[in-house]
Amino acid sequence: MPKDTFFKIAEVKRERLLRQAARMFAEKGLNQTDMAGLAERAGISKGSIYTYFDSKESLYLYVCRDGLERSRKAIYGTMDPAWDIYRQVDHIFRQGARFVLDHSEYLILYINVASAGMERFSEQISREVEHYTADHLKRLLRRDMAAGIVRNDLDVNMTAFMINSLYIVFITSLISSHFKIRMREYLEIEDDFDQDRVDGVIARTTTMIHHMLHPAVAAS
Amino acid sequence: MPKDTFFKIAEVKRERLLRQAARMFAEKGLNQTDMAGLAERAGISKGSIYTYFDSKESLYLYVCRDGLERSRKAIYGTMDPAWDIYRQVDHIFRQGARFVLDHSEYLILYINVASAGMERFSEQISREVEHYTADHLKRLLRRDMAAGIVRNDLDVNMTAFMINSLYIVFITSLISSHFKIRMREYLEIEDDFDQDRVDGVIARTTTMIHHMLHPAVAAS
Amino acid sequence: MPKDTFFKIAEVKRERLLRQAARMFAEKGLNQTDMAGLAERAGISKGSIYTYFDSKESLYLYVCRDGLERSRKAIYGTMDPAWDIYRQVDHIFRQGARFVLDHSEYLILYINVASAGMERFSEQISREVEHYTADHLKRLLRRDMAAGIVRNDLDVNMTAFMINSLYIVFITSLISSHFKIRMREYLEIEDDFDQDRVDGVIARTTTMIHHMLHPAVAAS
Amino acid sequence: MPKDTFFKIAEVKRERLLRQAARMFAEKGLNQTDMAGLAERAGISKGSIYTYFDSKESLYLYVCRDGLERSRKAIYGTMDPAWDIYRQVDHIFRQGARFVLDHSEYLILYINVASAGMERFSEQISREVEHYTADHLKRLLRRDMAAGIVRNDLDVNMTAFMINSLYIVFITSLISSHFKIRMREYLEIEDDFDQDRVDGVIARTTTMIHHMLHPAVAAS
DNA sequence: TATGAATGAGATTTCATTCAT
DNA sequence: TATGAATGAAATCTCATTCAT
Repeated sequence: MPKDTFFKIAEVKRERLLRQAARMFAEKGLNQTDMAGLAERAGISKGSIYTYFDSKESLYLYVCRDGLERSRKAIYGTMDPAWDIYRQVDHIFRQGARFVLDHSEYLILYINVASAGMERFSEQISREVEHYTADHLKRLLRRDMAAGIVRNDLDVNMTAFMINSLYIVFITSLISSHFKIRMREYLEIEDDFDQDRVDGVIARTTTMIHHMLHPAVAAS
Repeated sequence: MPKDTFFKIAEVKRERLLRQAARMFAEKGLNQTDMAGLAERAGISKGSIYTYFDSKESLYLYVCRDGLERSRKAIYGTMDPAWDIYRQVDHIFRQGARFVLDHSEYLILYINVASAGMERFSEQISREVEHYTADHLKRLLRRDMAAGIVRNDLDVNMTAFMINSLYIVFITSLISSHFKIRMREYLEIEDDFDQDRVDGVIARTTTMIHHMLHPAVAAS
Repeated sequence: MPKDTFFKIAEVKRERLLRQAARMFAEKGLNQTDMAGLAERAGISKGSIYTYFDSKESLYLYVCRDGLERSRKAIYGTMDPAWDIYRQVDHIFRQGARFVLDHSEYLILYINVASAGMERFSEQISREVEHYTADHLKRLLRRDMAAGIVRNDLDVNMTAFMINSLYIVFITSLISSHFKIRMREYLEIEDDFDQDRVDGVIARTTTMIHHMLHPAVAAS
Repeated sequence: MPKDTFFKIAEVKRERLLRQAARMFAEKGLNQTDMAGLAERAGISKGSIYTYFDSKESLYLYVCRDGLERSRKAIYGTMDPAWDIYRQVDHIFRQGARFVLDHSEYLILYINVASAGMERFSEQISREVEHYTADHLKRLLRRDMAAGIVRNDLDVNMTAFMINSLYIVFITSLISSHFKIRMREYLEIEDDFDQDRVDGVIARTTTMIHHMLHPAVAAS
């Protein structure tokens, strides 16, 4: 969606624009982000942005796609496909949390696309984003069912849906103002979330997932 | 947060304004909703809204609070406190789904408050909203642990958090453009979501929750 | 300019409205004074004001006229017509200063009528106000010229004009934000204006006037 | 107080905006001047004004300051510092009258700043404006006292204050609706003020000032 | 290719005045 | 006579986008 010129400029410039755009869009939302302010923060002129992108929305769309691509790489790029589902899920939660704490802007963008008035973006982005993850989880479930380490009476689609739901709410709780408050209310946390707490929540969550999926859960 | 005047006008007028405001805010979001348009849809003048509320934001805040109150009543007002946790959770999912399908606007508002640039609202709303549900679920878990129908090795807070997480993603999937697409992708649904499918997903979910919580789940 | 009803209401109510109106108009100016706020400060309803006056402007005009009448009474009502011009001028300065320090609102209204966009008021008020004072000063000058205590080579009109000019700038300096700053700059005053300083300025001014007018000024 | 952009545009455009702004502000006052109307009269778009100034008030403040600067140049720029105080005062009155008759808008702005609700402007403008004139008059008085052409028993500050007071009332009488009426009432003028009359009033005034200040005025 | 001045539609909010009760 | 809810015109300011340089 960017114009050709965007890929001809110096990489640092390109990266700076993308990063600042992601940050501003995440901080203020699409409508409240003004192109003049963005240009200034990116150290270029308003006019230049329009030589790279057709419109603010076009830039927004690209920034979202780019962010989703980055987060996918951060999580799936470091994962060994040979691991069993439990280890992979654990990895997803851990790497996801790490990525989100480093680059909250991308997750915020993802959440915003689920907001009112954003239908035109979700139509373009949502399916391609979710398909990758959905597909991956489903394959994994089937593979490990066959391997006998996942109960074979589970509804694969539904299970994948639930695992990913827990994942989304969990990482969202690390950054969205509302969901952060919500998590604190549930988990009765007063002070800031430190690494230990995050690890604890992840461990508890993956344990529960293990418990749901494993054929011979019994005691634990 | 409304001015006194608001409670002195005819109830139908008050209700019409609240309903139309909820719908417009849900449809377009806070920023894209214009007061002139809202006034017209509510059948009153722009000026009148300002005799009821100090500002657009003040109206937005009240509409959100009011919507959360309505949804709470719809769900918890029809629930027998004597029911065991499984039946109550099932009731929450079913009544929640029903409410959301009838009044999607209120859930959309809830999601929007989690968006970028909405921190000033989440600060005012989130805790009070989440506290009620969190508290309810935790009490229930403790009561039924004591009653021996919930495993007593569970982390109460964490478990409540996960149940509610599944609930939120589920009802959000019924209405948010993005999450609807996501659910279809996971559950491989092509056509519109009908009542049967919704019931099916609820059944599957509550079964899984039962499985997670019940002491003697063992094999199945 | 008020309607008949205005003179049928209780005097305290009438006075309260006039006083609060004078204060608000003086404090904020005509345009920035809002009828709702005024009604509240006067302890009556907006609607009531419109049963007494046709419009905001009509009220403004009456308040100005009323204030000018009050200031005239305060100054000229306590003056013995038999006094010579020097004593009368001294009296005017002293009583003027006293009145203005007690009721700055009325002088502020007078100054505001000289502002941009106030032509429609000055047309109705200015002549009648200035005529009284001008006439009085001119008569006095002529009388005391005949009595031999004012130089008879003076231009009566011009002299009256100058005496009144000095008076206006002086009392305005006691209350207008700008003219107060101006007086401090000229007289090099750092701290607040106390009664002694005011008296000193008056003495200096009337002495100079005496010097200008008296036939045998010479040394003093 | 303008933004940098304002000084980068063509001078004719800049001057046109300043002139029209001064005229509109003088004609209608700050509040009644609308930015759309001003933009139209200045031949530019509303938006452009906001690329030059942060706000209407910021523009107003600059227009006032600019006007005061222009009037200072018109009066003091053409004055020989070697002249004695009487000639300088005469020059000030004559050049002041000329400037004011050519550019009444600037004096009207000056008067308006002394109005109710304009405190925030007088705080910023008044001292710097009055200081220059006050300082000049005081120096002159001291110099010519030493030279023996001004009585040395005069209170310098007070005398400067009175000379400037007469000056302000005089030029204000040439343009403010109210003060024009007042001057006519005092000087009994029916028809329009022509150049001869203005000259006459100036001559009379400066004569009287000479009379007040000169050591050996005695009889006349 | 880069710039930033110019545009003008559009949004929120205010407030004098009316009028049914 | 008193009230205060209702009105809607009007005003300031924002900002995505264009285009001459």
